Amino acid sequence: MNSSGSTSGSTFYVTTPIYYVNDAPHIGHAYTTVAGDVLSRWHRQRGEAVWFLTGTDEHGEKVLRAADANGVPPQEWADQLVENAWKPVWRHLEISNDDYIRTTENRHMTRVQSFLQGLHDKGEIYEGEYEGPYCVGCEEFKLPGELLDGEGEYAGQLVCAIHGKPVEMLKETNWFFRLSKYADAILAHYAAHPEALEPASARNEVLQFVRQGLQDLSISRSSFDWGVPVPWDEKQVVYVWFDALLNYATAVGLGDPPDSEGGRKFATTFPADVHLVGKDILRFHAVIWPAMLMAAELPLPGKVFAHGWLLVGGEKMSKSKLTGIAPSEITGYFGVDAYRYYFLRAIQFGQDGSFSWEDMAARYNSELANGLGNLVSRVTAMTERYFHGVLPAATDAGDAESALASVAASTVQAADDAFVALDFSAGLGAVWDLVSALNGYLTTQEPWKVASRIDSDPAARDRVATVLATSAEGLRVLAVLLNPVMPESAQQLWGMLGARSQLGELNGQLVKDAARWGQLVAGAVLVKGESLFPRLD
RNA sequence: GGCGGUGUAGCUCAGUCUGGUAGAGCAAGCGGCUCAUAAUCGCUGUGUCGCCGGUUCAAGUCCGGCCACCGCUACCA
Repeated sequence: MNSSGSTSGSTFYVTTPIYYVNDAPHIGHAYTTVAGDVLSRWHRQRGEAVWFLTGTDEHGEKVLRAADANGVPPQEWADQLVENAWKPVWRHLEISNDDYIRTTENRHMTRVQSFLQGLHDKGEIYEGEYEGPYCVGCEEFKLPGELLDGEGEYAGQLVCAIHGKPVEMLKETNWFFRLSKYADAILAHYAAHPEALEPASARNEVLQFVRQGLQDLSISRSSFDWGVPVPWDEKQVVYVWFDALLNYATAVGLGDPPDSEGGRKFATTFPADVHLVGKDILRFHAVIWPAMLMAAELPLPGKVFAHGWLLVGGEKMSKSKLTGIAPSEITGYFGVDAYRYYFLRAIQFGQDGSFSWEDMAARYNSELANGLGNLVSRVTAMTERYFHGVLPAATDAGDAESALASVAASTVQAADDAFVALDFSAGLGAVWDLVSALNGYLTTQEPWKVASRIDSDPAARDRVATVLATSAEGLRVLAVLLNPVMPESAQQLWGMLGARSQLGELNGQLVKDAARWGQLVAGAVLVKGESLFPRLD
């Protein structure tokens, strides 16, 4: 990694998993996507070229069945879900993805096929037999974890959890990827690049698993046909995970000629700097995906980061049970920005965390309404009252003012370090240190007292002017630092400060310049406007 | 069973790698202030750091054992 954090080329490339199109988007999906969005926006705010990818996984037997059950072709089924369920949620949450990959897109399928053909040509893929427990009722192979011990007449046998009937061991001729030969290389990779798999707890789990040795992976299926056809064996389709993982490469031009548009995109973008994943799919990303890339002699991702589960009422949100909460249920009450803020602030990224309405309401009121929102009100209201909304000059700056400038500088540094390290909670904590410092500064300086002499005493006028100009300058820094997390509110604040006409667009303010004091100059027109975060009682 | 994680103030958690008189935020109480969104600022924490034992001058922090809860244990996303 270079100093800008990018693994290669010039683009900082962030991905979310591609979500299974059949799922209803819930706060678990949104957690990952919002984190990716904030990370992407943060790096953009650093002036870096960023590419942020999300999308949907649309192949596999379950999509086919759901489509059949609804009496529509699977492609139409997927189209509806993408347009009516997935994309609207991301628009609603202000997700700034640069692309949206669907595994049913031609650009994806053709590139998967040529990738697979390449591995086949290199001898990385061979024909073999997959043997596993098969349920005739379900017409599918089962996983050991899906089976139950039989009772009664089936005692001693394993039975299908759905049908309660014994499963039979069935063989299927499949194509296999030589995953096993990459175990040592994967271990060596993570030994040399521990930062490529975080947090450490996730890395330990994966390393322990790989040390036990890896089996080759069956990467095709012949029992159904909703998938990418294996190019040299049209009776089989590619195993959904093999298909899905490749989205990170196909979306940016995998395999295109170097002088083509896709080839140039690939060269400047791939591999990903950060793959964000839930810990349920860690193994696929931390083991199978790197092995696939090694087999194809492609560079490995800079980082796979496994975040924790969102627990609701102490329980993991389930994809099959109906415990998933839709983001709109929460944003409808707290707003989109508070939603984006809450999950990143309240939960240590990488650990499990609980969502509760009570906790969210408490944080909203104390941190957003009382802390930040009220601070903005104080500064804008006093500027309107004492200076008719026109920002005065800080002509009387002394120790208190330089102390504040230095808090701002350390805040910017701490926040940048934390966000780049994906420690969103610590990053926001650092930003709130500045919020507190500003509230404390106002209380200590008591400009409302000094203001009583403002018309008769030029020194008093200078003091009040200095306090308000300094506070406004602090708010400018906050607007920049909060823009990646709460873009709507930050824009609103930028507008209230009258900063746009002086400093240009908020998106153009670089993190590294944010702490430079005195950028807002006298004459900016401040407007009190609507409360940023009205108290909720 | 094996592997991994978690267990610290009423609540949410930091601190454990690099042992040295127990921390933050929230909530609560008291005081200040009144510009502001009944907001803000200051002060107030005697908690068996899950349990037992060991090492050490000294252990939340290292070692051994145990308990509770959670996750993973491979080809469903």
